Amino acid sequence: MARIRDVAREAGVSVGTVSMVLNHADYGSPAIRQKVESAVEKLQYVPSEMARNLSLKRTMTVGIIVPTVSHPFFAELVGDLEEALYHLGYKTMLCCTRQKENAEHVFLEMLQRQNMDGIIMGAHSLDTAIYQGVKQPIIAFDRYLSPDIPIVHTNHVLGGEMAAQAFLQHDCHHIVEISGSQMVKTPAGEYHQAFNKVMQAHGVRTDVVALPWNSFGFKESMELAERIFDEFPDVDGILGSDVSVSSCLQLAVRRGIKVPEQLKLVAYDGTYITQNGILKLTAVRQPIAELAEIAAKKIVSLINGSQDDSPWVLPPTVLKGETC
Amino acid sequence: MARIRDVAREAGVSVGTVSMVLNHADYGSPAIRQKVESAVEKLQYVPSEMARNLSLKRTMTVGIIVPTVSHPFFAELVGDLEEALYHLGYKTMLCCTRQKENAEHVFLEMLQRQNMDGIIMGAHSLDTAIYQGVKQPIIAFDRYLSPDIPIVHTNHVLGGEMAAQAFLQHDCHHIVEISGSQMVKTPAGEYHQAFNKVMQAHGVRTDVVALPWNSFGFKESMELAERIFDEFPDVDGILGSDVSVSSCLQLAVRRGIKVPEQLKLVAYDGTYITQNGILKLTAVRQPIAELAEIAAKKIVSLINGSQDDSPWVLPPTVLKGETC
DNA sequence: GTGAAAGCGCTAACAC
DNA sequence: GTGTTAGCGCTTTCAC
Repeated sequence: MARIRDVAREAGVSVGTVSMVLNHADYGSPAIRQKVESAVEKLQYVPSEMARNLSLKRTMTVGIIVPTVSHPFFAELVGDLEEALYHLGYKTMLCCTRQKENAEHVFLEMLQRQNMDGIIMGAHSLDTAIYQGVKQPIIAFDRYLSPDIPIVHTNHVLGGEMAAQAFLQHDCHHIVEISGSQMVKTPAGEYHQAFNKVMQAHGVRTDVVALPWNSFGFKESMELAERIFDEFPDVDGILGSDVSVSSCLQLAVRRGIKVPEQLKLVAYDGTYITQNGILKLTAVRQPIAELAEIAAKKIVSLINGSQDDSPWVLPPTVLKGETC
Repeated sequence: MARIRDVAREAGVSVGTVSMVLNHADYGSPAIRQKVESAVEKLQYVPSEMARNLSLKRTMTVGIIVPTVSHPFFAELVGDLEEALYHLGYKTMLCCTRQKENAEHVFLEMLQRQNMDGIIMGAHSLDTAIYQGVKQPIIAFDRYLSPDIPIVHTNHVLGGEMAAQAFLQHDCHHIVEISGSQMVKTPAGEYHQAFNKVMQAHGVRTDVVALPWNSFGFKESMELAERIFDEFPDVDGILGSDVSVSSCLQLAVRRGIKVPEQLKLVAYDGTYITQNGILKLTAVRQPIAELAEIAAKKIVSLINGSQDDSPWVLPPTVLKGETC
C-alpha cells in the first residue's frame, strides 16, 4: 500500500503539501495540485483512515444500540438511522444487545475507547447507572437513561389517546393491553397510562398483561395471546405492539373469534407487518423515519458542538385498518 | 482522558510495561501487574482504539453490505451476522446501498481505506467490475461478484425442487413465478431454473414475472400481484419471495379467490412474515442463521489467514404452512 | 523482567 | 506558497 510519503516523493513535493492538497480543495497552485493528483493516481494511493482517525481524534462513526434488528420496529429504525447518518457523513456501527451476556457494557466501552464518536441508544437498559459518568455524546431513542441524556421520542400521550378513540368508536367493554416489561420505564410505556385514563373516564374495563423483559419474539407473543384468551374470555379489544397484536389476530381466527365483529385490535407502532397481512391492522403509527432523522441530526450536533433546533417529540398518526 | 504514559507515570513503570501488562495476561510479576492495574483504576484509563488500530493495522471491524435492513430477509441476515461476528470478536459496520447514489463505491472505498478489515457483501451489484482489483477480504452472500470472491449460499437447486414438489402434491396447472430483477445474476435466481425443469417434466405451465431492480417494497410487490391476477386469470399457483407472495395472498383474499382451494402459494425465504399472518404461508426456508455464521467465520479466517472448513452451500428446508 | 525508542500513517502548526 | 517536523496514543523490538 502506498503511503502519503510515497505520493510526496513521486510528485516531488513534501508530505505536508500532499496532505493539504488532498484535504483542502482551495490549497496549492493548480500545477502542484495536478502533480499530486497524478501521483495519487499512479500509485493508486488510498489514505489510511486509521491514521487520520488518530490524528484528527475522531472516527466519523456513530454506534446504534438496539436489542435486535430482526424485529420490524427496530429494522425500520436502524434502516432509517443508517440512512440519515450516511447523508450526514457518518458511518454506522451496529450494536445489538439481545442474546449477549453484557453487550451493553461492551458497546459503551467501545464508545469510551473512541471507537465511535457517539451513540444512539435504542435498547432497554436494566442498568442505567452505567450511563451516569459517560462524557461522550449519547442520544436516547425512546429511553430514559440519565437526566442529562436527551431523548427523542413519539408523543405517546397522544398515541394512547388515539388508540383509545379508535376503541371508543366501537363500543368495547373489556380491553386487554399488552405492555412491554414493567422492569424498564420507557416513554413508550406511557401510552398505556394515557389510554387507561381515557378508558376509565368512559367506564371501560382494562387489564394489562406484560411481556417478559427484552422479549421481541413471535413465540413469546403467541404464548401471551393464548393466555389472554384463556384468562379473559370476554375480551373484546386488544391493544399492544404490532407483533403481539398480530399474534392475537392469528390466534383469534384460529379460535373462531370474528375480527373485528367480536374482537377489535389496535396495534401500536404501525410497522409494515400491520399492512401486509390478509387483514390490515388498525394501528397507531410512530413516525420512525422522522424520529430517526432527528436523532441522527442531534447526535451529530452533539458531536461537533453545534446547535440543532429540531423538536424532541413528534406526534403519531393513525393507520385505519380493518381490525377496529 | 488519561493516556498510557499517565498510567506509566502513576504506576512508576515504563509505557512499554503498561502496554504489555494490559495486552498479555502472562506478562510481568504480580507486583508490577498490581501497580499497573491500580493506576488504571485510579486514572480511569481507557485505551484509545484508534491508536491501537493504527499500531496494529487492523480495526476488528467487518462491514456488512446489504440493500436495506427494513426487509425481513435482510433484517434476519444482518441480525444473525452481527451476532456471529460479535462472538468472533468483531464489530459490525452496517452499510445499506439502497436509495443512495453510489453507496457501493463509497463502502468499497471504506474497505480500502482500512476502515474495516473485510466485508460481507449481500447487496445486488450492477457493477461487479469494481470488485476485480480489490485486495482486501470479501465474502459474498448469495451473490456473484468476481471469480475469486467466494460465495456462501443456499442450495437453490434443491430449493427449487422442494417448491416444485409442494405444488405437485396439489395438481396445479398454471404457476406464476415472481423473480427478482433479471438484471443481476444471483445464486438465488437459480431456484427458478430448477423449479421450471421439474414443472416442465410434469407438463405444468409456468410464467415468470419480474420485480424491478432493487425493489423490496410492499408497494411494488402489491402492484405486481395485481398484474399477475389481471394477466393470468387462471393462475392456480404462485411462487416468489415472502414479501411478494404475502401481497398475492392479501390480494387474492380481497378478490375472493380462495386460498389454498383455488390458489396455492409457496414463499421462498421463509422469514417470520410467513409465520405471523392469519394463514401461515407454506415456504422454502433458507437457513439464514447458519449461513450467517458460516459467512462470519469465513470472513474472519480470510482476514487472519487461517483455514475454515465450513461448507459453502447449505440446504433449505420446507415450512409446511396453510397455503399449499 | 523491564525500559527506551522506533515506528504505525496522517495532520497541521510553524518556519522558511 | 511550500517544506519540516512534532505530535496523535499505542505496540513491540531490542538492549540492559
